[in-house]
Amino acid sequence: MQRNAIMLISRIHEAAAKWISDELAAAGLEGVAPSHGDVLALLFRQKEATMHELAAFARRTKPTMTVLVGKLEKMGLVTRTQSPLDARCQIVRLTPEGERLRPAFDAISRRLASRAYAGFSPPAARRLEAALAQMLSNFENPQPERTQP
Amino acid sequence: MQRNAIMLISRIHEAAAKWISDELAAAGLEGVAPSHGDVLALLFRQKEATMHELAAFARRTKPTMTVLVGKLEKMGLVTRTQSPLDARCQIVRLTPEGERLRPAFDAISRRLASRAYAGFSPPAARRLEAALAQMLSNFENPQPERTQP
DNA sequence: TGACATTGATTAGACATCTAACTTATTATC
DNA sequence: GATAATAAGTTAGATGTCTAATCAATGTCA
Repeated sequence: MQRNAIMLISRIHEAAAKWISDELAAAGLEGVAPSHGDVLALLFRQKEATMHELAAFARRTKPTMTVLVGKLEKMGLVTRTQSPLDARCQIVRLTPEGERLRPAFDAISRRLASRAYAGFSPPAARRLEAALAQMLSNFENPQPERTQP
Repeated sequence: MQRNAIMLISRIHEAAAKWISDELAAAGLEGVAPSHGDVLALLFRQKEATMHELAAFARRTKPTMTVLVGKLEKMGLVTRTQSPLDARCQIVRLTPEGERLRPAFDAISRRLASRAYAGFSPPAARRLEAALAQMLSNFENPQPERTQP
């Protein structure tokens, strides 16, 4: 039984997060963290979202999302308005300034993939992803699953 | 070009960290985070260490290590004494209470590996680790490296 | 030897994140 | 329809983490 994968995963996670932060700063978004990027990513995709949806998408708690959206609002990238249908819900939308970031985000996303998969053939990339999916399910579902050949 | 690996890695990292925290709490170490575990892991291995060594081993900054060791000291698991050879260095050692945790730590470490690698054959585990090592080096060294077949 | 740089560690201040508790609005139940 | 349960969001307080600045001890070199 090997035992290095979790350490490698932890280091890749940290290296990737730092790389993303640096790229965001280079795109003029200093102080924007990857979690903020997740918020914007959902809004690029579907125009508006509630705090609850954003929290689920970014896999963060609601209090965390309150802080994150508050910061993006202060930066002028999103607005927060009460839903007319359900007065409990806050609807978050991109401002025109926020919308303007889309190309930069897409570019960072492409460069991230290109950096991460450098040196991987397509089959090797698929094998890696299948193995990672298996490992994730090992943590999320108690029972072990199918064996990899 | 695929693009899921970073997301999977991020989720595995978080799931593993939560699993470790829960296991530490179940072992009677509530409030002990994985980083504290890294500190103890080095002390199980080499009896004493400076703040600088601990920070390098846990890949955390020195101010962070000041906080982490401060907490472990407050919990009675380690002591901090000034080095007689170099008055700048703080020498961190396990207390007998800290030493007593070793078996529980070893057990958690074994169970972590067993959980992570459930369903992996030894060759599949090796392939995964090789691929992760490649991806990590993609982030740590600018140039792409060897291609995986 | 003495000025300067380097190194180990801490302090200060900031931020993302969490849990617990709370507020307000909607839904369900009797 | 009134009361209880649920849901969305925020506030409060704590923690791990970082960078920048600082302090104290050691090393370097003219």
